[in-house]
Amino acid sequence: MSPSKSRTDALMAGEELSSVAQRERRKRIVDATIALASKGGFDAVQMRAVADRADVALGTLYRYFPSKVHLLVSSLAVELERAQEKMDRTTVPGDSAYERVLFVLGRITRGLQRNPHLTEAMTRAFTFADASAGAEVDRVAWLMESMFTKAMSDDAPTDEQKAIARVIGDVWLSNLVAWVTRRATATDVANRLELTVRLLLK
Amino acid sequence: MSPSKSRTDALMAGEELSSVAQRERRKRIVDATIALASKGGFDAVQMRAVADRADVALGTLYRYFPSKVHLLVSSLAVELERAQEKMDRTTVPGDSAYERVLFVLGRITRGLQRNPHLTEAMTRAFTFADASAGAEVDRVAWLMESMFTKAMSDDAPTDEQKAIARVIGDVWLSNLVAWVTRRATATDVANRLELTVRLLLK
DNA sequence: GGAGTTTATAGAACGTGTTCTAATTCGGGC
DNA sequence: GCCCGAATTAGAACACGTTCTATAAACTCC
Repeated sequence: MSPSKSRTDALMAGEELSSVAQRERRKRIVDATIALASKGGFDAVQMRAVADRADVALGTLYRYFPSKVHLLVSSLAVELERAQEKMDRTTVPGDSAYERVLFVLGRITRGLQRNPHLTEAMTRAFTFADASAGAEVDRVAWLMESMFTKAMSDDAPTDEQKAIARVIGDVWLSNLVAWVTRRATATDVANRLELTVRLLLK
Repeated sequence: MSPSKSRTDALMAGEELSSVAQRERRKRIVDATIALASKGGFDAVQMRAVADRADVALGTLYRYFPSKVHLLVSSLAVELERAQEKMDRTTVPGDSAYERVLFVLGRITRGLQRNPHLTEAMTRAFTFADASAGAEVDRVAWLMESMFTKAMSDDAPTDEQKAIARVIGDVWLSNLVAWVTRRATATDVANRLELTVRLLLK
């Protein structure tokens, strides 16, 4: 009983999956999720459809991800990690924190805006998540925060830098949601982010 | 046809309801929503339960509010208006924008935290809202923004003040959500708000 | 006060997230 | 090779948001 439980937890965390087959199943599921979300957004990510496309039974899908929100937030984490890796491989221009943060923000924002449906699906899942998905949400929040602290300086971030990064993350997410729900244009978003970063870092 | 349509729109906006009976129905619905949300949060606000409690048919409920999200966001607007009126009747202490904004923030936040389930229901609906509820969401966003600009100064707000108010609103909401989903304690929230307002207004 | 229109009601019906069941397959230890 | 517990499968079942249908009540205009 106890070993089974710990293995199940590992499924959710996505690390240390016992077998190759399981790692592959998990990847197929996340891929299917991203594909469906890219095509039709949050509503198109239907659990039966994800299971079909990933060639997995519905019950298995739920064994790997206990809810649609867990599934989408975990996929968001995967995507952010990819973005972060890409960012790590590029040298961020600008000789002030202000300029570098704006560069990073602009680049990721434009990246997300290139895939509106996917962005809609993930941001809505993220903000709708309840307590049961706390771990996944925290992971994403941490990825966002570190994305911005890295842009501010190469050294370990100070508390104030962390606070600033968090505020930027909050504003970023809120604007992304406004854009996704068509309450703000891409220009609105860019302006507000610029203004926010200016208030905080200049 | 055309007069009927415009009357239906009025139902959603909540203004100019044709008859007394309709105004009363609408009020019963919002009251039922708030009562159910206060008791069990977002999940407890079930459309059949709201209809029952408001003594209204399910179809009627949907005629007044086209979705659960519309219903909850409209109720949030009602609650924020109440809070705003209360705030208008008290003199906000503090001789800097920083102090006054913090006072307002702290007071409203503590007010919401006194009713965790209601807060959970409303914030989750607000952040989950899709494009179809854009008008209701904008209204709430505007209420929040003006709440903070009023605290900053009695005069008409400058663009910078509006921008600051918006940032504060974003951070406030995000922290409220974190608290509601138990990813942050009340102390965390208070600290982060204090820090944010300090960064922006000091 | 009656015809026509709009609104409300009761309840069935439908879609999708989630859970449950029974049968099957897989993988590791003998 | 065989056994056992765990993982997977197919599919039924259930819950709740939403839509639809048929009927009744309320309102409007003459």
